Amino acid sequence: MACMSDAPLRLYLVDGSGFIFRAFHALPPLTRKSDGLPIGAVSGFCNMLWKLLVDMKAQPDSPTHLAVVFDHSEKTFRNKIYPEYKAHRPPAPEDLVPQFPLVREATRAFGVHALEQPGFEADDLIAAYARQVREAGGQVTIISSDKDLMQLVGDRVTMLDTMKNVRIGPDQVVEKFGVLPDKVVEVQALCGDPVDNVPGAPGIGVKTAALLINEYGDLETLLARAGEIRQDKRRQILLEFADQIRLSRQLVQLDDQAPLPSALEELAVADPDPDALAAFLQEMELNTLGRRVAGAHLAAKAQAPADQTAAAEPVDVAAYACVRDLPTLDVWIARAQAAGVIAFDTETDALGSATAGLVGVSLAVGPGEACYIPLAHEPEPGLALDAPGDLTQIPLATAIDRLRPLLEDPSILKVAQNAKYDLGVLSRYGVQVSPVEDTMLISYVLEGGLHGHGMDELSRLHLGHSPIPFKQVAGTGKAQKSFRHVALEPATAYAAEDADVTLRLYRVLRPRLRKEGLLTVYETLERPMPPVLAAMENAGVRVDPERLRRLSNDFSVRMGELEAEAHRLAGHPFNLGSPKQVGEVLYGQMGLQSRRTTATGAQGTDASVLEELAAEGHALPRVLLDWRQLSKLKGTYTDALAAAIAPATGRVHTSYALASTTTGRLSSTDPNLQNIPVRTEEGRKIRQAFVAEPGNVLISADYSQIELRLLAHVGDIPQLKDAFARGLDIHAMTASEVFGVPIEGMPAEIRRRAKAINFGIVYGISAFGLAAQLSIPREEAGDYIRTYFERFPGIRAYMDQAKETARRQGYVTTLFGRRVHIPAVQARSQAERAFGDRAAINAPLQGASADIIRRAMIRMPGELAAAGLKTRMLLQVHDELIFEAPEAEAATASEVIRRVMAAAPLPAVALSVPLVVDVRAAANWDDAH
DNA sequence: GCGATCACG
DNA sequence: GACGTACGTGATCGCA
Repeated sequence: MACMSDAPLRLYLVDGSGFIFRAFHALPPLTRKSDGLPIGAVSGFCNMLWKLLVDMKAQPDSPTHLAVVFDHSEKTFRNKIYPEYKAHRPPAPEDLVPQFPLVREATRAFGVHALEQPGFEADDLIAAYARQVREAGGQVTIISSDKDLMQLVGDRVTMLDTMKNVRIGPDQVVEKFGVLPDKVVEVQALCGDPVDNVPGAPGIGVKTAALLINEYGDLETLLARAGEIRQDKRRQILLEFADQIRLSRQLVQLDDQAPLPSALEELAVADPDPDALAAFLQEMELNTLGRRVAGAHLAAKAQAPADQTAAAEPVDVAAYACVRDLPTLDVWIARAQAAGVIAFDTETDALGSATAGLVGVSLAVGPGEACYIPLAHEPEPGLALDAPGDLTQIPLATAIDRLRPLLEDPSILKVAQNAKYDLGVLSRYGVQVSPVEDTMLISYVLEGGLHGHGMDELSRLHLGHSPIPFKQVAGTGKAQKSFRHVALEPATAYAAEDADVTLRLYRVLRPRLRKEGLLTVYETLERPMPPVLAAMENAGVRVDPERLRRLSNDFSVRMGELEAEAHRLAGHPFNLGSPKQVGEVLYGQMGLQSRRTTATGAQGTDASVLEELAAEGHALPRVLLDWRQLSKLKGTYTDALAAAIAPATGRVHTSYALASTTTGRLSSTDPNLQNIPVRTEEGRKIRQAFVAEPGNVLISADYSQIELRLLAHVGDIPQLKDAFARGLDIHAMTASEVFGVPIEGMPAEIRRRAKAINFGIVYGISAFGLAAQLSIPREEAGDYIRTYFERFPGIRAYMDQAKETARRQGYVTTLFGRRVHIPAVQARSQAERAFGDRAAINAPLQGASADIIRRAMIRMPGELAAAGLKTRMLLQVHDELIFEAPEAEAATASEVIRRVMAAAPLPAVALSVPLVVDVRAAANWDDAH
């Protein structure tokens, strides 16, 4: 990063020797594991330097220049004038000697200059650089606590003791030497320094020296007037040792004329080369620091502002064209054809692509070269009279016909941000856009888990540019208007900018896929998804509104009864939907003991708490539980689902998010069809409202225990693999191993516990979590886990390896190469790191499962069509796919589906366990599941 | 806008 | 053995 020429110069000089000796003496004798090389000082040095670099950056006045200064091993000029100087010092400890060159190497690895000069001490170099910066009007900070450097302190020079975190200015110097910095040398000359073997005047210490200097002003005056001193001994010493004192002065006086090994400009602060630094730390086997450094690098990369080349030309929204006639459109289409790679975006009048109407299309053919083609803008109702404006546009059908050849041209690449949306809209207008790339998905592959992948965020991150917010053109809240009613000028700025930014993002991000070894992941797991999901969303699923309405009524009536009962038990009315009021009734009024507090400290009233209270024989908690269940079902499902039926199709069209999870799973919104109730009898009634069209059936196909099977494969656990190969009941098998109970005639409770353990393993088990799940004491849960690890030692190894990988790289990888970044593993707090550890254990399993079902989904439409079937894929629920099939082809379709799903990992990965797929067909989802 | 709660895999 | 605790989601409600 360039530094402004007129910016003030701020130089940090690190006393390297000080760092080394502090590190060496502060740490136990650490050695490199692989060969026993002593590295305690290197380790401490690196940690201190890293901390300094981090702290430094955080400061408002962070330095512009930085260097670490070392003593050179040769004798210095001081030895020439006084051979005994530092002569009494024992040689450096044996295990420190080999570390001196390593420390210099470490300094360079951190991107910092290591300075030394034959014939001079580090302190002289520091003095010389300090002088130069001082004279240039800059500021110097010396990172050291060495008193010999205190003579340099002044207006523009301070010292900083990073270990004790104290600044040393003139006041601190006076405290130490009794004089201001400019007189320190004189005091030192008098009192000498046993550490460096500087003789000084025998019998005179700091106190007396300061007294004398303060009285006489300076050393020469003192020596000249020594005869006046009253105290006999003091007078005699000064007279007798005058030469020795002058010599001492020479020894302690730092040489600020020392030749500089590097010019000041070369010391400009620079970021280290991350690869070189990682290599050095790895070579030294300093893994903890390596992880910390790697984590910081990842974080910095994620926040890195603009790539200079991509952001080269600033975004100018006024320069975009608004295309309103055919000749102009044809010019843009010709430019697009010439470009070969374009970005495009669609504007619509609603959120869901499955129901939204097309309002306009924008194209970008180069950075800054973008246009908007309005197709269905209208005057805002009620405003037509006073602001008619000119809304001449190319008729929608005409424009589509012109654009179709371009959008379907196999030789022209169309880039979109969240392509699924645009493909979904355009396919309803008869355009099958291809080939397509998606900047959102490229970002997801590169940096999933580090940040979101929406266009605004990516633009800020990679282009350093904040696009016009949608709210700015369409308004916000109740006043928000359809894009259809946005005037052409702001619409052009907003829409064309999106295409422009998308193209720029593509140029920045796409090359990284190959460089970072993620091209295959993108091409096989991401890029094919948008058309598949767009088709599923457009298909929607039939939901029986009449059935939902009856359910809703039923729930309402029963909720009313429960509410009345609750009010009677409480003795007064209260809002059952308010956890606060529920808490007041239970814990305040009725005097029950709360057993858990929520994150904010409130007394918890969640289902597990109410269950415990109910089990103690209290009546109200049970009523609350029943009411809550119905309230949830009615509020979140029956009423909301009925409202979500699109009038145009009579079906419910969810929206799948491709880049919202950390693991590669999809998520479903508006409405969420991935959390339709199934666990309770009442809940399943909602599932029964999901039905097939007359003459059709729903087919549900789900992977059986896919994550446990992946654990068996990835962790290479022989017993698990064997059990799956033989088609055994995996939970019963686990139970017999852990509890020593034969599988035959096993009590249901034992199997239930084993099942909970198996789930827990996949989540990165903890005794606390398992205890909560099973309502057993933590100690007992701990015993189960211990036994489990003893029976399946490979699992412990898998977990340790997952954690280690995450800490080292900042991410873990699935079987199919997907990277899941887990920044939490490198957080400050222990708790957060533990969180990251569990995520690191879970992510390869959940992620591989997500990869597998993606592979199946990508192949499915082609395989169904190839089998001559009309069966359509409608929904995905993580390990389950739901299809709608004409009754007559249900059996054939089921077999195609089973085959495609079971073989989905191939040919990329041959699992060492079979994938079992359960397939069922029925008139509604509940019966099919 | 956020926390609590609860629906799913 | 410390840390707070199961992994990953989204919708709704009450309440500031």
